Amino acid sequence: MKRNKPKYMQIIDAAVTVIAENGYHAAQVSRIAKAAGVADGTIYLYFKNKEDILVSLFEEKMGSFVGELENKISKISTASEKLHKLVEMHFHHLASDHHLAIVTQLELRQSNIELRVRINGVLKGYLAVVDHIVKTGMESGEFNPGLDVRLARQMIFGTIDETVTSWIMNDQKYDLLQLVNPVHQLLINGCGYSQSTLK
Amino acid sequence: MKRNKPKYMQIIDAAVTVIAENGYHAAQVSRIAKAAGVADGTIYLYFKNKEDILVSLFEEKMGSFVGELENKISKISTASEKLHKLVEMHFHHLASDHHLAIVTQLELRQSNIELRVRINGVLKGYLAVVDHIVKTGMESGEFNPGLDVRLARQMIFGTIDETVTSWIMNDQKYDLLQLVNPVHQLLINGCGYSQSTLK
Amino acid sequence: MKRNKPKYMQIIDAAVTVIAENGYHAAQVSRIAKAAGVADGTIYLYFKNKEDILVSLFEEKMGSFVGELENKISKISTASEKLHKLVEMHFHHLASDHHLAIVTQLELRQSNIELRVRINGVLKGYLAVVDHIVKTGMESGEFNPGLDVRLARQMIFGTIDETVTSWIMNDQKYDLLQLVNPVHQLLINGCGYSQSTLK
Amino acid sequence: MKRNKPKYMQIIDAAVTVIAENGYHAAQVSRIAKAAGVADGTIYLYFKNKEDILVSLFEEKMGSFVGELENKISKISTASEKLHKLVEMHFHHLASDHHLAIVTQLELRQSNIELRVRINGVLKGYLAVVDHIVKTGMESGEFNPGLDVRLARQMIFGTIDETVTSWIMNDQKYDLLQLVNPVHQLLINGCGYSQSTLK
DNA sequence: GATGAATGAGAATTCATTCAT
DNA sequence: AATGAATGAATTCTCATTCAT
Repeated sequence: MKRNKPKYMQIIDAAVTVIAENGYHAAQVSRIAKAAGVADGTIYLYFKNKEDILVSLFEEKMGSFVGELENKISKISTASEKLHKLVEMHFHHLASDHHLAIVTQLELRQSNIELRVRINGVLKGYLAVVDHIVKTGMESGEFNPGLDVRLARQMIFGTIDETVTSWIMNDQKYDLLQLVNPVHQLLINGCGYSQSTLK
Repeated sequence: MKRNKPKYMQIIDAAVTVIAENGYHAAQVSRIAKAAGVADGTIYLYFKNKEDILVSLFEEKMGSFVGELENKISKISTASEKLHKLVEMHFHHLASDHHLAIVTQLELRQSNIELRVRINGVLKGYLAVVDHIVKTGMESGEFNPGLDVRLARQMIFGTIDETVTSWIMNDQKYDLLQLVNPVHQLLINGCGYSQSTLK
Repeated sequence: MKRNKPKYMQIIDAAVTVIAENGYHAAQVSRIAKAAGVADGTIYLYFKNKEDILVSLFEEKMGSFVGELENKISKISTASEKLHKLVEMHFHHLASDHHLAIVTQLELRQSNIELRVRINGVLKGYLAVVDHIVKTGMESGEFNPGLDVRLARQMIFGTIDETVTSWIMNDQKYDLLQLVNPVHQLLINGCGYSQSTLK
Repeated sequence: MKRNKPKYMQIIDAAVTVIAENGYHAAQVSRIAKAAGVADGTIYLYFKNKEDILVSLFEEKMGSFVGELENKISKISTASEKLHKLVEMHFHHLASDHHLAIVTQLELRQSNIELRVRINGVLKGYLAVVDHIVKTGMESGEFNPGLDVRLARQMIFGTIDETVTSWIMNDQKYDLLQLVNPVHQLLINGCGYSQSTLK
């Protein structure tokens, strides 16, 4: 397993730092190698090509996060609380690693479309968790059973993602974690029974 | 005024097509020039550099759209209906120009951060419209007066944007306009009184 | 006659200024045109191409100077005094027009070899004056009759030219005219009877 | 040390040939690379840019020459003989490498002013040797003790340089080394006691 | 496994010159 | 004569990737 070899994670971590500090275009392979303390050629013993570093970076950082997410959320019963945990963990994950936040919200999106398709593959796991929460809520009656799951997922992911991106674009000058409750409330409302229905 | 010169719009339109069909990086300036029916050098009479084509393209296409948006929405009285019009116009704008949709949702985001800052400048106008709708709704009692306007805006924009991006990533294989109503409903719910409040 | 048309000299003068202030490579035809207050295309009504501006510039500024030189020097009888006048006029000519001095000593030499051959053509007139002085001195017995005229000319021109170039490279921070006498003395010595001969 | 790497000198030598035969502007980097038997990109492992090749070329070829010059001249006692050696070595150096002569007398001067400042840095060493000779002669009584050292240096360098340039401009059709004695005589005279003083 | 010197494809941009008005 | 918008050829340099050691 690649990831058990020390240089693998060394390169990944160097890539996060170099990309965050210099931007995607200035993140030459040779710079990442230097930051990782390995030779340029060594990179190619662990990664197929430059794009592969990026995808792997996302897979490692996001993959383990999704694992944790699934684990924590499975232990919670209500959809609303699950969603609260999702928002909290998402915000906490990125607020606690500014370099990673910059890379995922800004730099990784400068990649070409082909790469973004692969990144979307990684996102699938995350989105499956969201779908699961939505369905749980619909079944339990917490959410409107008439919801379009895909749209609900897009609202949840779009809202969370946009909130993080705005926070990054504003130089992280406020506390992202303080937005967990209000964002959660917006999403719960969105997924809930429409007002008119209630009347 | 640049945009009164026919070649300016000619180049913009050629750029939309060439970039949508080939991707930003494969869209060589010479290809755009050829598609526009002008010489390579002519591009540089109208645009500072290749990036400037991209930003200008967004400014032109988005700027006029925001103008229309403001106009139409100002004629509507309720926040809910304003928001419905926004979603509808946004989806219609991009659904009716597939090339433009690809460029705005995918290609434009490959630009570097400096460029993205300029793009955000253009987005300001759009977001101001969203803010206006949210405030209108809060004042009229349609929306929860306790809303955080910035968060509400991020939910609205994030949801709409993510919906369009998903549609593009799925090769536009369904009808985006059919999503106007459900998306609108999600957003209205999100901005409305929380269920618990109502009880 | 081209040079009687006002725009001809207007362009020449603009070229001297633009080249002196911006350097040879930044002296685009369009900049010269702008400085001269004419359209780019107008340049080509008076000059065959960009190089032609440079050669013409040198011809005009140097040609008239050589005319004056011949005139003044013909009125002087001794070779030594003629040479003194030459050095004085040369230094005075360039010290009184800093822009021209920069152009002739630095910028004009960045031209390609073909152009430099043409410039040498212009220099012929100047060098003929020098040759004439040397021959006069050899005939009158002021100078060593065994001189190689070509070498004497190269010493005279080389010394004067190097002195002016050094003055320019040192930002013209001393008075060039104060060097007339010592430079003249060096040249007179060089052309005179060798010391050993005298003994 | 760059210059110990074989490719460094390989590229320098290729550059001398290519620039001499084609002129500086026609000497594309790819042509120099081809002549040196390396890839285009390899040039940039050894040189910052195209101009850097030119300056480095001059530094290498002129630097070692100045070293030799200092060495040989230090072993000679009289200023007159030192000067004779200087002229002889200078003429011999360029007469024995026609390509180098063309590059230093013609092509190197097409460089821009910034570059010429760097070239002047290299020339400093040469001019220091000249200054040393002049001072030696003034102290020993061979030269006029009233000489202005800077002017004497300008005469010596200007005369030698102009002589070589003329030789190049005349397609090297005569033997430069035959001019060593007469040029030396001119310079010795120039630096000697003025005739009037002797009377 | 590790190195890092060497490779070479690939594209944006400038600016002298033209010519329809 | 004068204009100035349009032309398009031409070249440096970067950087992901390879492979001999």
